[in-house]
Amino acid sequence: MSSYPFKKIESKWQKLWEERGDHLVDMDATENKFYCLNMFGYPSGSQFHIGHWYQYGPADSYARFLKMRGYNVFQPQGFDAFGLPAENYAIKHGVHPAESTAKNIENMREQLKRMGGMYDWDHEVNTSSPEYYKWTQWLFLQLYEMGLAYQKEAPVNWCPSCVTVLANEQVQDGLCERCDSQVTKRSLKQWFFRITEYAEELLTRLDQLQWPEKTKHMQRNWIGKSIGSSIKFKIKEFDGEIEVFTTRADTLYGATYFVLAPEHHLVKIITKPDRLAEVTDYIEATRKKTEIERTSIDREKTGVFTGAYVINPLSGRELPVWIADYVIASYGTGAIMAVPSGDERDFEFARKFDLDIIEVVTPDGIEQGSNTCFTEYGIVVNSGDYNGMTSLAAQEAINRKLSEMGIGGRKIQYKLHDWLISRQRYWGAPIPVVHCDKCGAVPVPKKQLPVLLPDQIELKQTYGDDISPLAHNEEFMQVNCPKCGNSAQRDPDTMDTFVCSSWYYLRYPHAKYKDFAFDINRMDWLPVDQYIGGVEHATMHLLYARFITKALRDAGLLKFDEPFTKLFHQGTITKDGAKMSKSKGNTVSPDDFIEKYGADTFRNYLMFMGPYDEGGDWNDKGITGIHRFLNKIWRICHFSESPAAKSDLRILHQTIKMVTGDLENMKFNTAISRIMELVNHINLKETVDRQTRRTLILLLAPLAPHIAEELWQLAGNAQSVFREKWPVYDPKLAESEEMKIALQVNGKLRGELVVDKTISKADLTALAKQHRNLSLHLQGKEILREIVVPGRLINFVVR
RNA sequence: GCCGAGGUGGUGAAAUAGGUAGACACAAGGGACUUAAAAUCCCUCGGUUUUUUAAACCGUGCGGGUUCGAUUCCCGCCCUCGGUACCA
Repeated sequence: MSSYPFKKIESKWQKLWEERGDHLVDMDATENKFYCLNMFGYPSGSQFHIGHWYQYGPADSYARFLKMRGYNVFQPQGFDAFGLPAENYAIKHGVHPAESTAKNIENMREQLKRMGGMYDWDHEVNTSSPEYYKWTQWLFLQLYEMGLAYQKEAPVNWCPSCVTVLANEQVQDGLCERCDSQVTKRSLKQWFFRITEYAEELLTRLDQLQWPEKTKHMQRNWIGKSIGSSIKFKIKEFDGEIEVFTTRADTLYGATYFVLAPEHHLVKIITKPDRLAEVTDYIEATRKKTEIERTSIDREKTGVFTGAYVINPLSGRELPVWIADYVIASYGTGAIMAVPSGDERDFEFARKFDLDIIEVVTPDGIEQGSNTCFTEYGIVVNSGDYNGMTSLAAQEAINRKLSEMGIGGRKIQYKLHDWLISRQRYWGAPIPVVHCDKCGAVPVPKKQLPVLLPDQIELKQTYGDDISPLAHNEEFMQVNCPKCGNSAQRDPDTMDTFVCSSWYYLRYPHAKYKDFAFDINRMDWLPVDQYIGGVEHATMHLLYARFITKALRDAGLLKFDEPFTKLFHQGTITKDGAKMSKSKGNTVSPDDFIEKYGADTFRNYLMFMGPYDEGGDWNDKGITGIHRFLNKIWRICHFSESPAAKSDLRILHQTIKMVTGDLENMKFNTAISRIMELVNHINLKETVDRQTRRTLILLLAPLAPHIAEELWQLAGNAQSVFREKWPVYDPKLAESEEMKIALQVNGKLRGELVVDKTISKADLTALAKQHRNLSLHLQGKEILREIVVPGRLINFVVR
């Protein structure tokens, strides 16, 4: 295929843009500011894959479009450079993570330039640089001061392959989000961020965000608010009580037994001596299970009796206390009152272990017999004073009673857990805390930041005792306590990389600012106007960044509530309908195609394949269509000039209208097809008028920046096409004097008519009746109705 | 299981305040130009039928419904893809 000289053109303009500083943003001009942010990437050593191109290419086209529309667009790039892959690479190949990361960043930056991205590299951010992680550590201390960072011993998710703990959000289907290993539970003392403090605001503020509904929905579910009751049960023959959470206080009289999670702290205290061996065995067996085994839904229920009893506060009934792993330690209080007649799981358990079943809610107030399970709301029975009430009324009444008795009442419970941020790995920001025998955990004074990550480190897959690599670095670990001055130890863990990425959007506008994480006197660029990235971060990064924003707002440092005003998720590019993956061997290497067709063609094919939020299916042949299209543009821009006919202007202005609307909504696929129609029209004519050519180049510019710049220059323009104004369509010119009317009989198409736009309804009807084919269908029929849809169709209803 | 999104030609897809289904492109077939190829240009391209210069019937996952008219709205299914997973 012979082509326009794309290689020459693309390298020419990439060089020129950089030399002239075309992509550097005047940060003082904030009146038309538009902060357009792409989720930054992990610096990988390999070449850009399709996913990178698909995230960054169309997003860049959107940014360029906005720039031409008169916005001062700030589109920075940076690198989420801390993290496991570099460390694992170091273990395997002996290359220090700092070294491989620096090399990878270099590689990635080059590829982003080769794509033709309009990035302001003066604001690059690298989360692994001390200048950056100093402020990540500052963030930790800030949260610590606010009581939002705390340390606790808790059963946490442990990935044996990554040799580290994981946040709840990083466990998917019981597997490690990163390496797919089965996650187990371990009890460790770890640092947490108190994201639950913000659960309610994180939930309610979602309503105001211009985010995809799907994503908001996922966050809502993840936060998992449920309204119910807290109830304290006295333990029989023991000085103490156990609290439970339930959404069904109306079934309290139906509680016939009680279950604690195996990890519940009271289990070992209340278990009767004769049951202790069995209970201990069960706990041990549970601990050994993976998350997958524990949560598999069709597993038969197991459990053991502790020998202890609690007292139902309203009925006075004694309830045997069991432990069972169907109750999760980490939700609610880790204990439940079990109501077999109102809960499928309790019902199943009661059946298996022959526990009592008492019917307390019925559909209509009539008892069905005691061996059924009815989980819906209804009329309460067998419940003392509450008989005859609806479920809702009973809940309210019982809540009131529990409050009066001082043992419970209404309670709101969230599924969201506090964010576990400690990681037992080397390549991350050290947690700025010193552990002193005398003073306990002491935060490093902010003035002493950064706590530098030591260069000298021996990295191994395991250390036998499963602790952090840094713990083995004496020089790093040994420090004097900032409080008492005695010798103490540093915290050997580093922070989850999601902490680094939770605030990076704040750093970009002030990437080189030395005095603080960001310049609080120059915050006009924030928050982010448009954020673009994958949906896989819905309940991780996007939730964390929202939380950190709110915390910093409450610290008085930010004046806005949400980091990302608008959010867009690009879809996934598939191959033969399947997700691309190395293991399936169905990956497409962009490099071969860029070599053959150029970056402009490649970017445009990705945009043309389908809607940006849905992705598309890659086809090796399909890209030729786009390449032909760009070649055709190259050719028609060299056509001889001729004056524009009225019909030419109409098509031109219709194109402007459609393309503008499509790009506003990131509908790149239809925008391109509109331009194709214009191009096909010009191509047919074999001449082009000056205005059409000029406009065509402008419309093309955001989509195919290199070829557009070249054509713009060839057309005799001295300055960059991206300094030009986006064309505006003229409604009068876009309009046609004629219209095509569909002719129908009983809703079936029988012909069409081209008429003048000003035609009257009567004339149109008369004209339609003369139409040959239509008249045949009207023959011998009685016309009952004539439906005229202006500009569209006329439908005769006949009998 | 529950929640969400989606099922349209050989393929990627357009079009939904209900109004000519398949724009644009790929693939395929035929033709022009050429010694030949590439490139370019033109034509055909959802299915079936017929009296084939044209028309009729069917067709947007399946089955119903509302309507003059349904890819679009309503009800009931089936399938695919995401999210979630004993959440009390």
